[in-house]
Amino acid sequence: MAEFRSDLLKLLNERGYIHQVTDAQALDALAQKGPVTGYIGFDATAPSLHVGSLVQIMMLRRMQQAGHRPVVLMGGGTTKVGDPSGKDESRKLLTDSDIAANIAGIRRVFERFLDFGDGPTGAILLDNAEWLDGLEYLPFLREVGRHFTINRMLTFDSVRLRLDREQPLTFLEFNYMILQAYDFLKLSRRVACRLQLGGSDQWGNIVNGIELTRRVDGTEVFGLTTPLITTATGEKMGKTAQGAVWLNADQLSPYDYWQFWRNTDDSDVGRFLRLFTDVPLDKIAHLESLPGAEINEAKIALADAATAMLHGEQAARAAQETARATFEQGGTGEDLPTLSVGDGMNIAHALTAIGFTPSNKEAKRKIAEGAVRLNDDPVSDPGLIVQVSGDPVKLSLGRKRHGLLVR
RNA sequence: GGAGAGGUGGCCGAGUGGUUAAAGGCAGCAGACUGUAAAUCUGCCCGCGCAAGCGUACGCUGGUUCGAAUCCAGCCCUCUCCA
Repeated sequence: MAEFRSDLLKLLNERGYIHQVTDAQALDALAQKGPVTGYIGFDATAPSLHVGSLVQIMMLRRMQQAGHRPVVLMGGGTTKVGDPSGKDESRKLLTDSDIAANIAGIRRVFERFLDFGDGPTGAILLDNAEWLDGLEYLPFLREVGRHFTINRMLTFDSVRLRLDREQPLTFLEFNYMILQAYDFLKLSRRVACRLQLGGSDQWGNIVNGIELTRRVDGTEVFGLTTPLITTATGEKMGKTAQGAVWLNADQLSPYDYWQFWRNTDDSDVGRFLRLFTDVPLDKIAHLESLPGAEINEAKIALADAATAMLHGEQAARAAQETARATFEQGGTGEDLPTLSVGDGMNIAHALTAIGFTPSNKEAKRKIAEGAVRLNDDPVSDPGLIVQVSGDPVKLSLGRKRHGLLVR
């Protein structure tokens, strides 16, 4: 990797965001001259983003930190088409109102990470439905379509992998890359956007946008992708027992978010601290070098910083307090999930209601396995009715999941 | 439009009339060991029910049969080749 001179590329490089860059030298030079506008597109397929998108979000934040302008492009239009990258099957088509609702949910997250002020580095949020919805087919084909050869499109991974595996690829999805390329052209015109960032699976789409912009307008724009962030065990990050690690608090509590980071693999801690927090590099170097069990300090620092960034200092502190009380002192903390059992509730039903098990059946299995405890006493009777009269009762499943039962 | 192949549980994939809630693998959960880590070993892994039991499930609909993921018919979808 070459030596970078601009603050932007230096920052991205030393924190581990760079996988590929189109013309690193020229981009480096551009970033030294003044604020560069760069964007990332986000699909609106769910009402919240999850940690899988966090690297991208953080990259926009880094841009702003390095004195540049980040653009969040919501894919209100492209979501109607569906990105085939990395998927074997078309996803189901969402309705306009689904998409609008999803965008509304996602938007809130960005306000935590970016400053949407008016200055030269103030973030902007746009929706590509604005220019895609009203497209006219023939004019579009003549302006944009003529710059794409099928020959070339067939060589892109997103298409080729699907074909190689003999999986269907509809014409609708086939058009996704053209629309994304068109986004880049549009953004370069509207907000003088010169850079598109994205995950490594977006390389093909990004390159298309760069070429289109050069051919149509003669403007030089750039692309930069992040490595695919996997855990040390090779898994895509972001899945837990309960499912995806959502960023919106109403889909995943700050406490659970904190726990997610707290449970990071030893060997991932340094990398994650660099990517997902603003902790200074020298401090990270110290944290990740902690030997043996002391590495847990680094995990706590990671959980604190990541949670504070998304949910605020106070939520992070509360999560940490609860974790310490629960795990280190064997007690309980206020932030634990809480369930009211009224006059009494079957233990298995309680486990399911509080979200520890997906079904009563599973709850009973766990009881049989000896994994369930009430105030740290193992429960063996699957028909037990739990009653709470005075203090809350701690309900635990396994070593990690704890909750409070109240009346 | 024609010929061939195919559509099985979150994913991959076996199964061609009955002991099949469906082999095996992956992922996941729990137990042991630990440090709320990894690795390893063990158990679990459709739902409802305290249980007996019941309900769903092998693309869809109908049929044959005591009995069907397995056989038959029609339909839908995908892939390959041909026009």
